[in-house]
Amino acid sequence: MDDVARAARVSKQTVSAVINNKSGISEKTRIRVREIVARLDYQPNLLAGSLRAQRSFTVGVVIPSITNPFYPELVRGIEDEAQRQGYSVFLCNADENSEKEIQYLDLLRRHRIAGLIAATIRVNKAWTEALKSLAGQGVPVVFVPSTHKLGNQVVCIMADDEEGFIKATDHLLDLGHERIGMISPPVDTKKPSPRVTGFLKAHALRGKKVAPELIVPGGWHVAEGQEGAAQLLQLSRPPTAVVAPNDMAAIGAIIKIKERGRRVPADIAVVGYDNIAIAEWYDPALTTVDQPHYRMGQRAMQAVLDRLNHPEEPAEMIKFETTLVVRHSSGGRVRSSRF
Amino acid sequence: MDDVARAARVSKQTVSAVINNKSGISEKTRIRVREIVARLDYQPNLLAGSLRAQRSFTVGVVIPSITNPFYPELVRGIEDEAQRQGYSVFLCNADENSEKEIQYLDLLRRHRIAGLIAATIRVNKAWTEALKSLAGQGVPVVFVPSTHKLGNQVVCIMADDEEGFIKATDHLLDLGHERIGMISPPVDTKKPSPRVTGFLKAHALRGKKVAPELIVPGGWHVAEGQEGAAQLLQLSRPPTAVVAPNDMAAIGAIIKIKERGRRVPADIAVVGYDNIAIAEWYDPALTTVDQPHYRMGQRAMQAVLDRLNHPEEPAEMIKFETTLVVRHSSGGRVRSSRF
DNA sequence: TTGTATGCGTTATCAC
DNA sequence: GTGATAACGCATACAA
Repeated sequence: MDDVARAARVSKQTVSAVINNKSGISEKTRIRVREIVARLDYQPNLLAGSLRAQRSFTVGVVIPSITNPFYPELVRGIEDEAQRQGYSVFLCNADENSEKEIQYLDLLRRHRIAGLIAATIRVNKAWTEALKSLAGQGVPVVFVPSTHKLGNQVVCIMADDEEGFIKATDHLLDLGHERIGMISPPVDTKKPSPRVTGFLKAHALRGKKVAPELIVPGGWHVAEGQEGAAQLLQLSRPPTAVVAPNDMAAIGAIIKIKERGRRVPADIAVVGYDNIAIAEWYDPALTTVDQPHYRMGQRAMQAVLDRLNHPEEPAEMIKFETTLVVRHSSGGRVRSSRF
Repeated sequence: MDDVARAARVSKQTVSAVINNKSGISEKTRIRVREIVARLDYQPNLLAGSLRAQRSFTVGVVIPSITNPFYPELVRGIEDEAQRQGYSVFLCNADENSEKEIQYLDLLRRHRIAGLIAATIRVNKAWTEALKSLAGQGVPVVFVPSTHKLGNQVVCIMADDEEGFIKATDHLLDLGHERIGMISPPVDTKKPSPRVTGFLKAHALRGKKVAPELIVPGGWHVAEGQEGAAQLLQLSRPPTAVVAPNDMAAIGAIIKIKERGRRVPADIAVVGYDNIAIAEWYDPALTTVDQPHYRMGQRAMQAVLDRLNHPEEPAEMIKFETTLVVRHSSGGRVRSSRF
């Protein structure tokens, strides 16, 4: 900066003012300084700036997996909104490792980020505490996609999963299925997942009961979808339709069903959740429930800024609607035929 | 830090020494300080530390797309290696936008990162200059996956694409295909892609010529695979096999071929490139050429540290071998039958 | 083994 | 409008 100031025959403070578009600098000086900055290819040191100004324009984002396509799509929403607002994103991939999540949370804190958007594979004590602690220090914290509320300092953004699974299950019930299996999310010792309660509720609303053997343990990955489907297929009376906890698991289920010589959807219908990109391209194309990832990401970033500007207001909880997307894997009516 | 020092009844410098594991502190003091640090939940300010020490333990990574699964798998290799070495990763997704790439390059520079690992959709002047400029300033820069050499200050890491496409094409020739179509990568005005030259070389090595209409323009996305396949299918003599520039495009090709009522691989065989995760799960499972993403990522991070420790040595060029992975889409012999 | 002073590259608060 | 000066939180050299 000194070099620039000297070359432009002004003081450091003037250079700083020009760079930060402050008022009180003559147009002539402004232009000259900008010219020198460009010529010398001067890049201001953000570390020094943030240190002095006691604020940064970087928000931290922690996601559990960069490999599950759900998160990249969320991140795009965050990034686009961040850029629009002049912020940049420090993205951290915890690789489905709770320890790494905490490490990254600490790292971001040491980086004095302006705000945090965090997702997790498993809500545990350490993670909850870390988030609340940050929020308590006045750093805007957003939990997305949230499974539940987290005090009144942490903004929670979630899709209405229960409603989403009611839609998915209703779709299959409407198609006449009587025995529908469900592969559940990873079993949480605490309360039941809204994905499972949605599945049950859809049945209950029609006065139907779900045989307990029709709900099998699963997870978010293809392999767990395969295992879940295998378990459902070896029932004495296998279901004629399967609801998966997400699209990855749905793909696993389809693989296993085909492997066992059954057809999808002719013999067994499958419905996923999330509507990741590959859902449209898979064969059969996945019937699924769209979670508005991109918009959720955008909203998360907006929430960070909202809290930055209004730190006193209690953190809100934002719930997004989901949409059933009927394609081929459910055998339902489809909007456009492909194969 | 002052708070900690006061609570531990020592000076700031002692606290600093304890945190950075410097020698010259009594075990007793060390333990006491650590205790206070934990109790006060003190997180050192990395901005201040890096500013003072004139070096940081953060490396920047710029990728063109977070949605194309190839990059996430590369990033995992980078991250794992970084963590092992005590570094953290500032990940930036340029979203296939050349302008954003430059913006992120500048941002990382302002952040005074310890090193840079960059990928790009399109090598253009601005990008090349930005990389060289950074490298010229002594910042370790790694270009991965590289399309070509970039001066002797920038480390280049690449898979042997030409060799890879020879393998893919050989595989189809071995299966007896006489007319093989190729969907090319995005057409670069400069030199031809090694992916195309590999395709041609495989033919030439057997004394075969490729009819010009068999090479159609394409790109990295599903949609471009669909378009490419459509163009090949409407030839008066369509090919019996198709080589795609990557797995995403291969999936697009398969979708289009099925849409036109042909079967894969019975009527038309398809081979992809990259071996992204979905290749294994798609139906038909993709025959493809494995690029060792993870290892390439690891190596990239190692290269950053190598250059950090030996700035004088000229930047190396590292080429990785590829592996043909035979699955179902090519109709070749397969290792394990699934459906 | 510990304390004190200086400076890293900025921004902010003053006078001029 | 502009120029000096302090301070941000830490690491380092040096003195004690």
